[in-house]
Amino acid sequence: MLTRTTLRKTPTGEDLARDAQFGSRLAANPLKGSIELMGAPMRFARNEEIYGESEPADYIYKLVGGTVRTYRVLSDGRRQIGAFYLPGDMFGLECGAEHSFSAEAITNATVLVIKRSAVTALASHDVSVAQQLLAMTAQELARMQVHLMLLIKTAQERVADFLLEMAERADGHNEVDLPMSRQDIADYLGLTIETISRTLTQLESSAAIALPTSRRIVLRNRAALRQLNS
Amino acid sequence: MLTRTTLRKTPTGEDLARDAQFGSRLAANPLKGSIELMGAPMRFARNEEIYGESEPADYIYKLVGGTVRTYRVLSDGRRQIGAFYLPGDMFGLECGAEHSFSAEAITNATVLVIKRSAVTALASHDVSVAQQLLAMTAQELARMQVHLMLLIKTAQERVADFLLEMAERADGHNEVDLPMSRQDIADYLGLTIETISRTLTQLESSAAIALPTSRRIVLRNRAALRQLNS
DNA sequence: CGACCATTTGATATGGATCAAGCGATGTGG
DNA sequence: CCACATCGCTTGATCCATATCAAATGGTCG
Repeated sequence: MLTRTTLRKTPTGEDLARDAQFGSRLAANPLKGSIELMGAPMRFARNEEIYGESEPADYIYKLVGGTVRTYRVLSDGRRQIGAFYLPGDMFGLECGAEHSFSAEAITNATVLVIKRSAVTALASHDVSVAQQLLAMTAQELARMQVHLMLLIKTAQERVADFLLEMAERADGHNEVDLPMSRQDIADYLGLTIETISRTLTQLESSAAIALPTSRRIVLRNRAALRQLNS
Repeated sequence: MLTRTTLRKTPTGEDLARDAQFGSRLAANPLKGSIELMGAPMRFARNEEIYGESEPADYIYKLVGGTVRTYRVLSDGRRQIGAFYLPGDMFGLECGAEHSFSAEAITNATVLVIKRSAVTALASHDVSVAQQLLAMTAQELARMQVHLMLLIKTAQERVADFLLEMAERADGHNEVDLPMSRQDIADYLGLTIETISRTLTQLESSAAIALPTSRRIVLRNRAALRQLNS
């Protein structure tokens, strides 16, 4: 299905300019001081694997630019996307000793790669680092809980929820540029691409959204969308 | 739907004998030393609320005897059960400042109630406590991930998974006594009671399980059940 | 321009929900 | 101790939301 390229170990120089727009988000993150200074920046191409499910979880990651998905596949190929990560987000916490999900770049992405052992060592000295680590894991848990609630809703509710969430995270405005494909959305929401597509056109017909292009979504009536989320 | 009784503040003396069988599980838990010594034992009757979604999360809980469910309801009444807890499990970690789920006793239950502030205070001195707190949260996260994967499977797969999980946790043998109703199972698996019931009878017909009574399940063919879990 | 890939749209199929009885166990009051 | 109400579970009949199968459209890149 998906093309898997091999892992590039060294940062390359391309589209740094495009990523620069996200720099401002860095300041907002809790682990701003010590931890991220330890990170080596690394670049991943579109659809490139960042880590694989069941690889040892030796690193944690902070996304600087681009978009990342984590996912898990059942033996028969069904894929569940666990989360989408945007610049400023940390990921790779979702694990014990091994990663339980895989991570891939959805767009070209720049990531700070941080040695887990270094963080835990730091945490054992610095209480605030330990607290931040806990807070991040708890936040991940909270995200998961919301996701769980999504999966018992109807298709309309899931899609509406998804659009509102993305608009929220992509910084509040009414126009969202989705970095991910319909297939990604479908695998996140537990639906099929056809259902995603149909639901979006329904929402467009009911004037809740507009679709200037397939990836660009304008929220025309947030209240209507919210009403769908029981 | 469910009867909500008021919260009993003081431990009562009944069925302590019945709970005693679970005592052996205590030793296996990571937070065995300092933390649980701080806990005040408390008893809850069947269907009694332990805490409510959106109450301040001032306590964490360790189940000593009985069974507990955590859940969340959508405005229209759909309920999603987040987890079942058995003796030895900790719960109430699934939160920021407020609980994001509610918790109720499924059977009469005995719970150690531990002040969160005390734990975090302890964690700031004792690194190992902080680590255990993180580990428990991470485990909760892992449980959630497995649950998420469940919800994209077919009814048969969900039910089979559930039975295997319960058998595993209720200490490995082939005969399981389910403490929860069909409705609880349904709301955990994102199905209806009718589908749960039908699926169980299917599994019985195919000789994968036996149903001596509706709450007692015998795993006759674990391999067959596992095969259903892609 | 032509090939390819993502998306949309249409027609049909189906798994699980919903609606509706029936049944068996448990408990309660007479 | 029995009649009867209640509750949890099972079973049957039908419906419907979403999946599946199939084709058309549109956008992108060489």
